[in-house]
Amino acid sequence: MSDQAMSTVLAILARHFYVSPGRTGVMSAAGPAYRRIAEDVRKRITSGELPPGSLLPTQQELSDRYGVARMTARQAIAELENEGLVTSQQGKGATVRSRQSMIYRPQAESRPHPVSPEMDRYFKQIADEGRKPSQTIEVSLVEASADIARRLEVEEKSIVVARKRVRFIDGEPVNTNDSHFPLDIVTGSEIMHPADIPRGTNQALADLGYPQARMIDEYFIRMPTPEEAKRLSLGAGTPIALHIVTGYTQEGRPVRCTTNVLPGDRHVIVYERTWE
Amino acid sequence: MSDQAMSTVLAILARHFYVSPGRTGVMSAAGPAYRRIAEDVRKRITSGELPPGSLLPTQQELSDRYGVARMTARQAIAELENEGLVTSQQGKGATVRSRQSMIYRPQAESRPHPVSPEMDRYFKQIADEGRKPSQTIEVSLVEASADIARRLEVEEKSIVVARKRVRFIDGEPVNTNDSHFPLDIVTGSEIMHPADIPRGTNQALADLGYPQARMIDEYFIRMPTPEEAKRLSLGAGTPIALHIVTGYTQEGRPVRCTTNVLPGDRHVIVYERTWE
DNA sequence: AAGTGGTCTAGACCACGAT
DNA sequence: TCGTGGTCTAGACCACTTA
Repeated sequence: MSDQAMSTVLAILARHFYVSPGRTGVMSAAGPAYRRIAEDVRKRITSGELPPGSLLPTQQELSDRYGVARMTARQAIAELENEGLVTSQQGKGATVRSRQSMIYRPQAESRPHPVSPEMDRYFKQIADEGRKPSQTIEVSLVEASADIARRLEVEEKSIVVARKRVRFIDGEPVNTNDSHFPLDIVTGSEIMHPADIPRGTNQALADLGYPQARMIDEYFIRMPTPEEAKRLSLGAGTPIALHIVTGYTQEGRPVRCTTNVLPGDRHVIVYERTWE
Repeated sequence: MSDQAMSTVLAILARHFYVSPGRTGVMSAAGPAYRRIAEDVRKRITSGELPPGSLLPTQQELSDRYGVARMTARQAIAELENEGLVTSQQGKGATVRSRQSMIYRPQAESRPHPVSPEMDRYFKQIADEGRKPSQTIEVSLVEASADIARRLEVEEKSIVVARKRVRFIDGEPVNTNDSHFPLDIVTGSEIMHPADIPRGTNQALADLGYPQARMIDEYFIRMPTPEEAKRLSLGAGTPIALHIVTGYTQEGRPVRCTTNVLPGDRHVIVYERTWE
């Protein structure tokens, strides 16, 4: 029997039984080899044996250890990557991902400070300590996409003002914030200048005679498009929340539609509700 | 030169140039082959040429078409799967995923009906038409996990009441809803019976003398654990939102902590805000 | 230079779905 | 039965990081 044929036979056996010739670990019984290897490593991560930041076994070590080809060991690591548990880098190895999230609080626009003592405590538990925020701003005239047009109640492909921001903390991109306004109400105003507006665009909009009385928040949870991944330097296995805010005047006219892209590994979204 | 060596040479060339011997398509220039193939197919999907539900080219077709090994074509499809764009099934092929979402409205607990005309319109645009909801309920005494214990302000591993539900629409699992209560306040009450409480557990809690005055909503966006994926029949490339609600009495005592798992491909989360 | 992960191949067999 | 995707191998070369 040739080596090739022999190893094929062994592979078939390994798919149904797990024999451990002098190896120390115990592998779960069911499923393909790569999945069982992934499960083993996953357990070592969630149990804390492999803490965030630590190096995983190399692909070579795993393939020796479990008696599989490197490609199979690689597939196990890939599964963990797609779950967002680990990241790997050429030349370095795979490391357990650590996630520290900033608090994303949409209500901060209308409630600068937490209302209830519970919320206050929450903020003390998770504080942004000494991290330096920065942002880029870019203003342009664009054709309204179908999503924007429907929410602003304008014709698709009509011209609207887009004010696009990327927010950074300590130089790392954290999220994007793209606001869209009907052309007629912001033309010539400061909103069209690509500079920070310290009092906020909502206040600027109010000063123009369009105060927002109501808002609708929508959240879509999905994987990023390649463009979004690039803009935010997202690794594989990082989902995002697409947060769309539509602001209406008291009369019911939509005057603002903002789309925020929030990488899941960098945010926790928080709302506070009081019973009415 | 052996066939093996020859194809290795061709592979190296293909990595740097794209030559199309009698083929019709145009491939993008940069990156590894599998990524360029994925990009081509992705464009055909987003452009509408491959509508939701339609079959993708088979792995064999792609490998012929682009002159790569089937494993490489396979990797391209895998990339699209991890983006949540397609699903593939053994024996059938890969199909473009279609996503229709139900509206998830946390505020429905306190605001059964939309407050503003804008919201009303929103609901008319996306209505659940003739879909049949059902659920399973399971009540048990469990040790509080660290996450639950912290929010309910009890000792970790102390005993709490867990009321676990899986909600279905037309027989398909849609989301899970696991409520946790301090043992002492619900012992012997109807909350411990695994049956539906038509007026809601919040009202039942109020009737026990613990009306909730405030709530904190938290959302974590991540890929599902294998257990969550199994419980909700999630395919690869489907992220989830973990929605945690903590309810407090007027005095500030936490009396309820609910964790909801919301698959991203089945929900859009909606809030309504009015300016104060 | 050595070691790591990234990509790719040619070929094999299995599991599943349609015919 | 046939065609599909799913898994796996043994080996190759590239790209990157570290020493």
